[in-house]
Amino acid sequence: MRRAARKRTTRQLEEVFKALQGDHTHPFAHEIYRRVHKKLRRISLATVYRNLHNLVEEGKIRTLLLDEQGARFDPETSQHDHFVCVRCGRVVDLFLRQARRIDLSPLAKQGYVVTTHNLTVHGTCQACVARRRTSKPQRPAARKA
Amino acid sequence: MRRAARKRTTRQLEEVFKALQGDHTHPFAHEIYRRVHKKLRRISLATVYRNLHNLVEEGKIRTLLLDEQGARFDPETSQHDHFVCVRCGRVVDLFLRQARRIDLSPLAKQGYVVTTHNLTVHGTCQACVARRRTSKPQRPAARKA
DNA sequence: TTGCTTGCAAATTTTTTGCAAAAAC
DNA sequence: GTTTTTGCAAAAAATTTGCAAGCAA
Repeated sequence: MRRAARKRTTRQLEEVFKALQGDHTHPFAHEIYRRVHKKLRRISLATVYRNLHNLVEEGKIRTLLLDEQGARFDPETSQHDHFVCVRCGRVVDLFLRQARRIDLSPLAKQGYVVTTHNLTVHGTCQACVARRRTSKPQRPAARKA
Repeated sequence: MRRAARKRTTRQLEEVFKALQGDHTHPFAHEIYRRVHKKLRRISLATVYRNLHNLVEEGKIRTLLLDEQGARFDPETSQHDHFVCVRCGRVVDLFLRQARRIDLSPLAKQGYVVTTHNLTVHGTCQACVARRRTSKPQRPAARKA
């Protein structure tokens, strides 16, 4: 069943949105809840989820499904890709520009209507490469695509 | 904690693997369970999950995280991309070849070690475009990346 | 026999939902 | 004042885990 469009602006919605502004860490819902909860002590996790979905539907933020850790949220709505460190879990925005050319017109010719596409790169980030020999993974290694 | 490497071959493992061979539908774990369960009536879903993970670790199959429906499994381990129909949920293998050029050397220069990358295209498949005006979505529309 | 793997059931984790009360307009 | 949104608690859905018993080597 389709979620009805949001009709009112609430303090909860505003704080959820603000919690993501300028953020480049691609947090999970519970982290966003943690941040908003500092401002609005009575807010519930359910409300955070509902408002995250509202914002996604309005195109103000994006949902990222990058690994088995669950959904992350991204205030950056322009076209860009992501790097996920399989060791520490960090997600970095990638702006590959000329290094990336994906021509989806072959799909259009076959009758597909393309709405979005996304590229995710998995590997080890600089920091984790540096400490590779000495320490253990910071999180369960992703068993991945 | 790291999962210990598999050491024995069981009927359950073999059937899970066989259930995926030649399959292009990218099934979820419960569908694989359903198939294997026809052969091995006593197998449990937990065993299917454990063996799917074993096969992924051995590189015999791949896990696909394409949308919020959860993990799918793919016996095709060669480099390829995926199209996900947001209307019916169908997943199609894409072999974009020349239409796709992704140069990840800029990442290497920045110190990242890249292990894998994947491209997912979302949109509407031919069949769903055809019935677009008349029918409703076959599944909840993905609120997506 | 030895010890890895299974089946079962319970536990986890993440996200969603029903409903009365509170807030927005 | 009316309708939407919230908070809470419970439900759902997907996946994982403990453990005794079963099976592979």
